[in-house]
Amino acid sequence: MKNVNLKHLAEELGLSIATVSRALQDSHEVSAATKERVRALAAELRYEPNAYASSLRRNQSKTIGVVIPKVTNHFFALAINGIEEAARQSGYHVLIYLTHDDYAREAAIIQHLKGGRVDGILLSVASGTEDIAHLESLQDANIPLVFFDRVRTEIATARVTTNDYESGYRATEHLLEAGCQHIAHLLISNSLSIGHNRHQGYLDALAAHGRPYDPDLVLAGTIDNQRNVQLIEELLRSRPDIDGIFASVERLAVGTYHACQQLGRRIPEDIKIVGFSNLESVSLFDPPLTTITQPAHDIGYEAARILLQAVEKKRAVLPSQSVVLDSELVQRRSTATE
Amino acid sequence: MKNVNLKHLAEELGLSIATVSRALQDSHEVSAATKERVRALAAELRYEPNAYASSLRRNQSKTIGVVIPKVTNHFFALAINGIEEAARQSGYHVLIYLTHDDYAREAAIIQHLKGGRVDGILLSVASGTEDIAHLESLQDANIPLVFFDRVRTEIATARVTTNDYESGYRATEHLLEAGCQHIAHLLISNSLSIGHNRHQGYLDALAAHGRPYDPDLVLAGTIDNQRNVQLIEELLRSRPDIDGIFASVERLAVGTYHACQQLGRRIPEDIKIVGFSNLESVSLFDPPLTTITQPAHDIGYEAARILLQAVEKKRAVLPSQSVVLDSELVQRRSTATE
DNA sequence: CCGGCTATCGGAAACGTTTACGTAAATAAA
DNA sequence: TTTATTTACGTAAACGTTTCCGATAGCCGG
Repeated sequence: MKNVNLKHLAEELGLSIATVSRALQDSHEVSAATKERVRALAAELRYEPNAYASSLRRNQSKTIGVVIPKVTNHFFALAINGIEEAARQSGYHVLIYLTHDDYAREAAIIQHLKGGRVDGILLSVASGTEDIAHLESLQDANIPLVFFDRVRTEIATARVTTNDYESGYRATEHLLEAGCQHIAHLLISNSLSIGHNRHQGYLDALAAHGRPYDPDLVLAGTIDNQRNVQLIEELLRSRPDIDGIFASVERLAVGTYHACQQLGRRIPEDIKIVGFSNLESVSLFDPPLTTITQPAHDIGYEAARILLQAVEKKRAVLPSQSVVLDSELVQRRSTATE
Repeated sequence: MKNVNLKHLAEELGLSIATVSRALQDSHEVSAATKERVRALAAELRYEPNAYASSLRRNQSKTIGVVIPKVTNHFFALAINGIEEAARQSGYHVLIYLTHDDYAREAAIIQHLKGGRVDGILLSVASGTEDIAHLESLQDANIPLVFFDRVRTEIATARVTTNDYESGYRATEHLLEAGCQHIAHLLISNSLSIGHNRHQGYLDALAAHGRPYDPDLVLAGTIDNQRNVQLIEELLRSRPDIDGIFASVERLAVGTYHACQQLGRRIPEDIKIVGFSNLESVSLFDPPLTTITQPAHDIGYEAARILLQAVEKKRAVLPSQSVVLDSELVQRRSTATE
């Protein structure tokens, strides 16, 4: 069975292609009776408009591109959930691209998307990204861009994040209040906005409580989780005075648990831990992990909503703005005081 | 800066559109010198072909659609990873659609995709899906379909799954060997292939070890996780003789942990648990969870590869075949014997 | 010198829509 | 009555590619 198209319907109905097209779009230029006839036949033959012909003609694809480092990070999985929800509500489709935190891949993806395959882009930048020329050129191509979670403030556009600074501050303060004297901070690339902001919160919380800042207690993680556990073990061994750890990303919190298991450190008696995480099952950890939990779904939903608004209004470059959704500190046993 | 297209390049170079197009496709019909000139200008002007014009003309979109129940299930996140990898290697794009286990949504998505937006579809069917007419009609629309994980054998096409039956058998046997006398099975919809197969493994393992089958020990979970925990609690309360639980899906394993916490049942002393799960962090659970771990990434990768092969060869309907990748039982403390 | 071949290019149709424009009839305004 | 205006439809151009036909020129064998 060949695809049924407008020409098909038009011939069958004795109408012109134009009229059929208009009827299906509920145009006021076609009589109610004709509309009904057209709709009936379209339904009967299961007519589906060719998305590409439509996109080509209208110069819009009803599709947004989502470019993220990885989908196995639960934060991004939840965010995609929110994005898909917003997109579906507006009748948009979602293309997914993974950068695997590789700059070259991110640049290639963005470059390709300038071909017009998407009407807008949601991006969480790769940790390896330094140069942002590929992002700047999006403005020229008339493709709106909205950052979420991992942003670059050099580009003037909308950004949706959580309150990274305050969360870093709160996490550190929480450890201080629990009696920790030497608090380490495990983070990913400091060039990343989230790493930087959370770290600043860590620093300011220490200062506010009159604690010295010790650069040796800051560890930048790698892509490789195995390696991270090694690095954490080394850190804990070389600095046995560490009694608190703020892991600003989920895998580093998990890595810390493993390292502590290896070294026989007890949580929370010897070391207290608070980590960013969106896994529901952290409450089943041994011990349950105190977390900074991000509103991941809402971040995705909100970012998509802002992008879609811009797309619908054909505003290629949207005003520089920051939308901040608050994370929540959920206290569990990994930071219990007794 | 307006979009640069073939016409632009052609005018600038004093060539025809046809020649420029052919040059960029490395056709043998254009001289090496001209190819070089064209490529140089294209690179300089950052020419990106319009994907929609190309798709319309060639009648292929270089895009595959992935239709899954949810992305927050870690299995699917890993599978997407594999799918994206295979797609990228072949120069394909990935559209994601979530059904949220809702039949109506699945049907609507499939119907829409028949418009030609994708060259092929990877599907893991929703638990609510009974009727499969929408899937059968895909064959008419010339769109190849490959199932992964949650399959429907009524449709003759390729299926990529894990060895659900054997895994159910192994899990149950493992509990029996650990000394469990009354083993409950928690599953999702029995109409689903995976639920059915895993359950059959459970039944056969019981029979093979001369244990009676007690229907009261089988619990079908719901979409709502809160409710599931309630149901599990009720089950454990009404049948205090239960000393082993086989959870054939991750959330039910997690739900069981929560229920046991509520009821003060000790794992593994009072109840031993084995569950399907792909979370790396189950090793941090209290106690670490014995799991059946699926090769989720490989399942996605393999399914995508099979689909892409069919797409490239323009084989709309592919031969009925089952590819089975083995899961692995990873023994941890939740089924320890002492 | 002629016919056939190859190499290299251009013209134009086609993919299926959308839409600017035109037109005929019907209706309203004068 | 005549003249606008509205209603309902058709014609055809356009979106940017790809590709089917040529067409021209050069070359070679006969």
